[in-house]
Amino acid sequence: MEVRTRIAPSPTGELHIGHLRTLLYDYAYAKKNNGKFIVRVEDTDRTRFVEGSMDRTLDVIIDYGIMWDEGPRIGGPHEPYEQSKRLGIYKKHAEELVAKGHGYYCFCTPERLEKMREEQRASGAPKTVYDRHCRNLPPEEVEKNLANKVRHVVRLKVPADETVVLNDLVHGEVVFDTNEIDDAVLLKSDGYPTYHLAAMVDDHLMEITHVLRGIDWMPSSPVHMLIYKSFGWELPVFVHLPNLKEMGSNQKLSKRFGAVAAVDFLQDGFLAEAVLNFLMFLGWNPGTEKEIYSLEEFTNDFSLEKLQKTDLVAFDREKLTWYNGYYIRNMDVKMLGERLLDWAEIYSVDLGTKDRSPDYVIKVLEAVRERMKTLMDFADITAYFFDKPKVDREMLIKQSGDEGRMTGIITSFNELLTTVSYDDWRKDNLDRICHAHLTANNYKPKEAFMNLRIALSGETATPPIFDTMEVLGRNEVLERLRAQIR
RNA sequence: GGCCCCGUCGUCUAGAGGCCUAGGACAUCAGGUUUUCAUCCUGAAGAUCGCGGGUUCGAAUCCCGCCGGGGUCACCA
Repeated sequence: MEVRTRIAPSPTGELHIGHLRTLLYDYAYAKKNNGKFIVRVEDTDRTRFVEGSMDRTLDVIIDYGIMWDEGPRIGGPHEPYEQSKRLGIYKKHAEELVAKGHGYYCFCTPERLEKMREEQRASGAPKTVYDRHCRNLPPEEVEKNLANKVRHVVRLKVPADETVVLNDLVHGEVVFDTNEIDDAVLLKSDGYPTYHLAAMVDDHLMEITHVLRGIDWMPSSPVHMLIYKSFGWELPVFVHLPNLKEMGSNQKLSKRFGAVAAVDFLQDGFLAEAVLNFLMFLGWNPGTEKEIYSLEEFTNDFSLEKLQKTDLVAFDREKLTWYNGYYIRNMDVKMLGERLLDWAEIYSVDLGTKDRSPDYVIKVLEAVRERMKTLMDFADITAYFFDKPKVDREMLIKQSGDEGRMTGIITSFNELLTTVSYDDWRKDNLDRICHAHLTANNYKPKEAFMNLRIALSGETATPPIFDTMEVLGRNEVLERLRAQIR
């Protein structure tokens, strides 16, 4: 049987990074088994709908380098893939359940429900449950209400004294007592289905074989299994994944600590492949010591058996940052340059590169990349490559003890460098010549090179001085040195 | 509170009864390379495997109890 997985985002906001982790696993499992990965839009809550969020969610999935096999924009054999366009299907199924005796119409008003819950809480009940008031309404009354178009929902008629066994692939058998299960609403009074109905009907119709989801869904899984059973359908495999939490607490991810939406990480200058690589290990590992994984390698090695059983996993932003730096350091530098420029363009980030050519940007990048943790760092550490630096004279003089000595060093290096031709202006060459000059004049390397560094960049921390000189170019270097000779 | 899930270094994790004097990675610290910063290399510290009982010649690995953490109890997903 073909493996078919799905991710079901709802257009109520931006795609959450945790949802992207689930998506990644869904995708990998489908690909690994030559199956299909489906995106389905769960837009059944009209009150929380956020304009444009679905488009942004689909865009960001693509930005992370993942494409679905069936779903919105591209369609497929089970279209439409937007639940709001499938209302008739859910209504038909809800009615089928009622006809079969597994569901019933409920005319209770929200007010009555709220009052009921309040009373239950007041009386110290262990939990609030629907009192099943409408379960045994006389058929005539139901007919009358229906004819009079009284607002109503359809509820699941949960059987008494039964046992429902969830066979979770990572957690094993989980047994639920049906006496603990509420008569969940399946069809809302506005005609829209709830998640329970819509997701199960669609999972069945779309032939989903494996449902990967957050462990927070586990408590409602008996309702889902009961729905499947009521229709007489074959159950998919359920896999509940650990949720993500913020480091140092047991709280869910929060904007207080950084990005939370998938798109925000990209915007903050994280590379998609680094984020993905980091996400892969939040609940999974290959059982080897390999931890640098491309998406392709991941889809090859991914297996459900290696999923982590724990219920909460810390989202270590420092490790994400390390991954990002690793990818920045190890990617082809031309590629990285293109990515940097594209990124700045897309997110309107001012890199301070003025109108310099991409080639120049790449040269700068090559010199500074190992100092970058995110793309965002570029502008901060490269300003002097694009603009004349502001040199702090005090700081400069301090390197040599007094102004006379400092000026002497800079003057002599200026004279020396004037003799180097444009053709010979390469770091290896500059290195050789300058070191010879150093010994010939008895200058201390540290003081001399710090003088040059500060004069050229205004900074005390830069790439190796000859790398910097090569990138800056002959004219610029000589100009900057002369600016310090007074 | 009821129900359900989970519990190995600070963090992500390896570990499926003897390979464990519990391994790797991030973070931390120290040394090395070096003209600065960073990278890189080497090393150190860091987990009595939540606790307590069993079972066994032998348990992080199996069983029981406890404790701790989390999830969930909506006409939200």
